Order: sequence, then C-alpha cells, then structure tokens
Amino acid sequence: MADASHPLSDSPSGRPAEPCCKRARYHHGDLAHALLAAVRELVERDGADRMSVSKACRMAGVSTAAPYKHFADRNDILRTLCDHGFEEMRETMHASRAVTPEPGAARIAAIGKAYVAFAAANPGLFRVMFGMKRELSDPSDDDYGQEAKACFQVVIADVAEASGLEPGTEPAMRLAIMLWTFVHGVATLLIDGDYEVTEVPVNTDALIEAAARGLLQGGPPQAG
Amino acid sequence: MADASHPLSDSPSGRPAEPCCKRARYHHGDLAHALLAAVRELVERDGADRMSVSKACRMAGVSTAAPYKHFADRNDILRTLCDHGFEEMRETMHASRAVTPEPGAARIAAIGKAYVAFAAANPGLFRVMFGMKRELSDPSDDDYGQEAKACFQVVIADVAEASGLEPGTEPAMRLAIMLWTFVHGVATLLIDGDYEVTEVPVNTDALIEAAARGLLQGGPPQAG
DNA sequence: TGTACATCAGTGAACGCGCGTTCACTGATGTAC
DNA sequence: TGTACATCAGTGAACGCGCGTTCACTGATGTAC
Repeated sequence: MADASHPLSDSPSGRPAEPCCKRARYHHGDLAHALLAAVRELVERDGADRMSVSKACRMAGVSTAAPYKHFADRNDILRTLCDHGFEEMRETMHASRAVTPEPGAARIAAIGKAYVAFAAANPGLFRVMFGMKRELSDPSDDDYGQEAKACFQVVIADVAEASGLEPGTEPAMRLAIMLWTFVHGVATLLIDGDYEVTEVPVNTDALIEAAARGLLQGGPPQAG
Repeated sequence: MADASHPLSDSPSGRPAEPCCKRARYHHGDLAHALLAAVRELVERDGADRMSVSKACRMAGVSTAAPYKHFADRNDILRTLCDHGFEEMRETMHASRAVTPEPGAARIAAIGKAYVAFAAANPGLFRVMFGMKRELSDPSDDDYGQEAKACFQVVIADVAEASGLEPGTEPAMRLAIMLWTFVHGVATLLIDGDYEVTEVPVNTDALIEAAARGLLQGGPPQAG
C-alpha cells in the first residue's frame, strides 16, 4: 500500500486539469494535490488532530471514499504533507543561506531566521513535522524521516566553517545541534504564544543573532 | 461556571475517602482529584487530543455525566491539569535551584535541567502546558496563565545575578528569555524524538551546560 | 479513422464507533430542631 | 438521642454529531486493432 512511491512525487501530472476544481467532472485530474492543499489548509486552521479527511474531501469537492485511491489512510496523507513541508523548509533555508555569502555567525543566524520564519508562516504544518514523528512513523516505510535529515544537513557545514571546527567531526555536529536547539525553541515558543507570559516584547531576530554569536564563541558541548 | 475557584485548589477534602476508588459508593468522595489523575494518565498515554472525558470516567468508575458536577467542560479539566502542572514544575525548578547555592552558570544550568527533566517525565502534560495555551485560554478566566508566569519568575533573578546585569531590568529579562528559549528547545526536541535525526548521541545535560556558559557570556540580545 | 475494450479514478451509501453534553432522577449525607 | 429535611454528588439513558474506512458500482479515458 504505502511502499510504492506516491503518484505525485514531483509530477503535477495535470494533463487536462483546468485551473483547479472547476465543476464536478467525473475525473478530478489532480486529486492527490488538491487533497494535500485542502489538508494543509485544515492543518493550519484547526490543527492536525482536528483535521479530518471528510472535511478535506468536502473542500476538494469529492466523495469521502476518493482519497483512498491515492493514499493508504489518513496518516499516509499527513506523512506526505510532512515530506513536502521538509522539502519546502530546506529550500527556504538554502535560499537564505545563499543571500549571506560570508560564513560566520551572521550566516548561521540567517538560516535560523529562515527556520523560524517557516514555522511562523506554517505553524500547523511545523507542529506536524516536528511533533508527530512518533505517531506518523510507519514500520513499512523506513524512508520516512529522510527529508528531515536532509533539512538538518543544510546547517552542518556552515557551523563548522563559522566555528573553525573540523567539518564532519562530532564536535562540529554537537555545536550544530546546539544552534538547532535554540532556533527550534524560538520557533516553538513563538507559534505557541508562550512568549506572551514574559510581558516584555520579544525580538526573535535579535534573539537568534545573540545566540548565534554566544553559542559559536562558547564552543561545542561535551560528548554524550 | 468557571469563574469560581475550583473545589480542589489545595484541599484533598477527603473526609471519608478511603484509600481511593474502592467499591462503587454513591458518593465518590474525591472525584475531582480522581478524574484529574485519570486525565493525566490518559494525556500521557494518548496525548491531550485523544484524551476523552468518557475514558477518564471509566477509569474513575463513574458515569459520564459526573464530571460536569465539578468542571464546566472538557477544556476546564485540561486547564486545571495545566495549573497543577505549572505548580509542580515550579516546585521542581525551585528545588533544583536550592541544591546549587552559588549563583552562576552552573545554577542556571541546574534549573534548566530540572525544566527538561520535568518535560521528559511528563511529555504529554508538558505539551498541553506549553502547546495548547491558545485553545484552552478562556476569556471568562483571565487568571489562566498566572501559574506559567510564576514559573518563569523562578529563573529571572538568578540570571541577573549570574550575568552581572541589573536585576529587574529589560536586558536581564531578555537574557533570561534567551536561556528559557534554549532549554525549551531541548525539552521539545527531546520529547518529540527529533534528536534522532542527528545520528549522533545527544547529551542534553552537556548541551544545557554549554549553552548556559555561552549565552551568559555572550550577553543579552538587542531590544525588541 | 472508427470501434471494442481494459483500466482505474471517481461515486454514494453504509458500517460501527466513540465522543461531549444534557436531562430528570435518586439516594447518601450533614444539620436544625 | 431521634427525626425531618435540604443539599447536591452521583446515575443512566439519551441526544445529535462527525469520524475513518469499506463496498459494489459507474463512467470517462487512452490504447490496440
């Protein structure tokens, strides 16, 4: 069921397609993508747990049985959404990296800001991506999670370069983990509204810049 | 409904009570507490979204209508659980602070480790506490969130002391926010299993110690 | 070019389920006399 | 000490709801001849 690659990997496959969901033709043309778009909207509006396949079907204008021609089950839809999310996030991070060509704390901070910006723009998706790994992971699909790993790789070489540590070594890795931890904390506290308890305005850009400087200078943590 | 303080604020109120849930007596004796215990167990087992009032009633051995004699609705139960959680967390942090009497990075790290330890021991509860603020907050109960604020206060004076900044000033506050952000990142990535993508063992204690040193030395971020 | 056919993305009705909450009620309890 | 009574924490049945998934089916499409 879930072992074959999904039909929508890259191909929009929109042979006839028309703009999108015009009138109820018998064959939708691009249901898998339309469904994912609806699910994504619902995940943002209601959260992943209150997202329902039925609602997504209503939005896409198809019967509630239609999705099962494209996805094994509800979790399969969310897994696919996550993969797309990680891909999108990686692209965003990669782009922000490119506009700050000099290696160093500023470049690390720029990537971190892209991470947080992605979370702020897609809080629901971000929560599924990082918060539902355990629920969604499927023993019959050991590829799931590869997209997340690729995302983490974006920052590793830059951290080594910025810190003067040997690239690919454990210390460089541990330092990268520390920086990731910080920006993930920013993203999480921001989208959950938890910074409101501080009663002080929180400038996340300044937070990231100061942390990048401090953590890079402080050096890597001890081994595990 | 929700404006009066709950009957179980501190009083176990167990006048007759017996050990706990022995046989079906008509009056349970301490249903509010029993219900909260069941809900907490379910929140840990299934997550807050899959926790159901019905299941909690089954566990407490009462009818599904009984909870509404003690709580306004499902959210009111979760709010009360959160308040207890924040209180418990504050106590844990306060205790860890006491065993590290000298101010400085080590003390800040100790409080941070207590924060993470609480999250690791109560991942479900932790997620409700920090992740469902928006869903749970109730316009008719503007006190909700006070417990969270009290929790944050534990660390503020210590950060000022450890960094040499003037206590109560904005810079000290911003530095405290930065340290909080880091430990929250650790807690979140840890309980969500996200550190697994690194393929390197992650020592959270070492992470926290290195971050406390680096961030304290790096100084506060710019104003927002 | 025209036709027969296989394919398979859709339909729509149904399934069994568990949920949050309300309702009129019941009966154990503590208190006033 | 004994009794009448008010209180209110419980009951159990019912409500309307929306869910994920399956089933036999239908009909649009592209292809082989």
